[in-house]
Amino acid sequence: MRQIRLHDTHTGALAPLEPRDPGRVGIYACGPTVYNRIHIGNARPFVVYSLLKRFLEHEGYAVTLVANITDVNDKIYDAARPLGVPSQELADRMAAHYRADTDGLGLGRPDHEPLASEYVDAMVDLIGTLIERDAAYAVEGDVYFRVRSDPGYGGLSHRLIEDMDQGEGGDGLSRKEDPLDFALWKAQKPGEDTAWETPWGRGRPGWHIECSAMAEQLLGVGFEIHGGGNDLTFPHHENEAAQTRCGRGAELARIWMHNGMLQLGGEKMAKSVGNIALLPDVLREHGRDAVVMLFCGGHYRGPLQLDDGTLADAAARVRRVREAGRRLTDGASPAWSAALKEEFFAALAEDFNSPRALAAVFDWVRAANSSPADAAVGGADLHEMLDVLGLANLLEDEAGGPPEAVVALAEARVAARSAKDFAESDRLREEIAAAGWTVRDVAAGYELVPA
RNA sequence: GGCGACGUGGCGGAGUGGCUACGCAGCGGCCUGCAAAGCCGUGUACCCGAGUUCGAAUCUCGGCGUCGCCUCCA
Repeated sequence: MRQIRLHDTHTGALAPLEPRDPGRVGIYACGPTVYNRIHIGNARPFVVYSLLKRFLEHEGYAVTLVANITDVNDKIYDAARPLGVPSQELADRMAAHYRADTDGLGLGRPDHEPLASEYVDAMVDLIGTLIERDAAYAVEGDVYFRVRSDPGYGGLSHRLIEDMDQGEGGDGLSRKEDPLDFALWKAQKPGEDTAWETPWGRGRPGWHIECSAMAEQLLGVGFEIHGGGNDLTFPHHENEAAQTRCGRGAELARIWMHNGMLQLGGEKMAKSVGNIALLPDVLREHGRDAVVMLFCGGHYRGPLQLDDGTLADAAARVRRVREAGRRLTDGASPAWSAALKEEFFAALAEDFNSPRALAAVFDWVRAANSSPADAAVGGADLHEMLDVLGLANLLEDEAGGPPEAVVALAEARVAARSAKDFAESDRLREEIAAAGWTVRDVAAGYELVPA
């Protein structure tokens, strides 16, 4: 098995992937809080971890990908209230949108998509243990995590407790022993319509404990990869790590991966900046191929420019691959392919360097295009590479050939050309174009491709 | 202010102490009746300053700039 290395936020270095159980890899990727439609920025982790799973499977691992859906959260209450609908109803509706929108990416579903509301028992259990171990305390129906009880706290995000801004504010401040402490459980407040009974009162879970509990339930403590956007490193992942460390006496995950933010106009895409683009809108305008190609074009850890220009670039790359695919035959690839295929997978093995892998794809395309016209080039290797990136469909024939009428026009054009009636030939080409097709003159006669 | 990341050719975006990233766009050529697609060629790219080195865009230090996070708020 090829050695795979991934960047671990905790150590700040590349770490070899060494599964807890040989041959098996668990990935937990923090998903969205469903209080509105997701924007294209939210799609990046979905794509990154879906593709990482494909790569690991290609390398022979049995992979379980868990991407949670946070459906109990302050933001949901805040969004539901003005709409006059129960918060759970809003969450359900937005979760359905989320599934439909991400389905549009054509990358399948994660193996598990747990809803926080369905794992409250596990959260209550973990909180109970934390209280028993003096890592947490209940106050007036709230439960807080005692940050200073965890010597490892701050390690993931490389922050010193002493450096942390002793921020004011927060209505829980007066009940906390220490301003650093964060909520594991929150007593139900007026206007909050979802709550569960617990030994310390009626209420609902804090955000961080949700992920600790769901990840543990589905993957067990000490699984391989925990991922999410780099804006979640602190406090969310720091707190998640602390909860499991103190409650279970073991690290939740071996490697903490963080993907970079999408940039729109040089800034993080966020509602507060007013620069959001909804995922379904982008998919409709540019197509899922372009979106996936764009995401693959930048390293997952870095920021990535997303705008009409970069999407158009990505669409052009898609066309180039698809164009090359038209000339390929089924079956094994030529000898020259092996080295490029190796480059491709080696790039992914080294911190999932998809842009470098993509460079190998385009080198492959150029080699194939350069092959003598009479030499059939088998597309098997290219298909294998693109499949890992979720782009194998580029090699498949577009649905449906040209309509009869267009074929007739093309035939008429052949006749016109052989009669050297180029005016008529050009007129027919325009007519074909108006019908949505491009006619090309090739050695064998002509070729019709969708415009 | 603190912590972290980053500043690469027109644009996007990799990478390495000395050797072509890749793609898009542009320019020249081949092919074509003309195109399209493809192929070939082409751009004195690495924020600024100093240092280390035979040699740095790649290492070190300083500066400037950008981005993310800074605790119930992705």
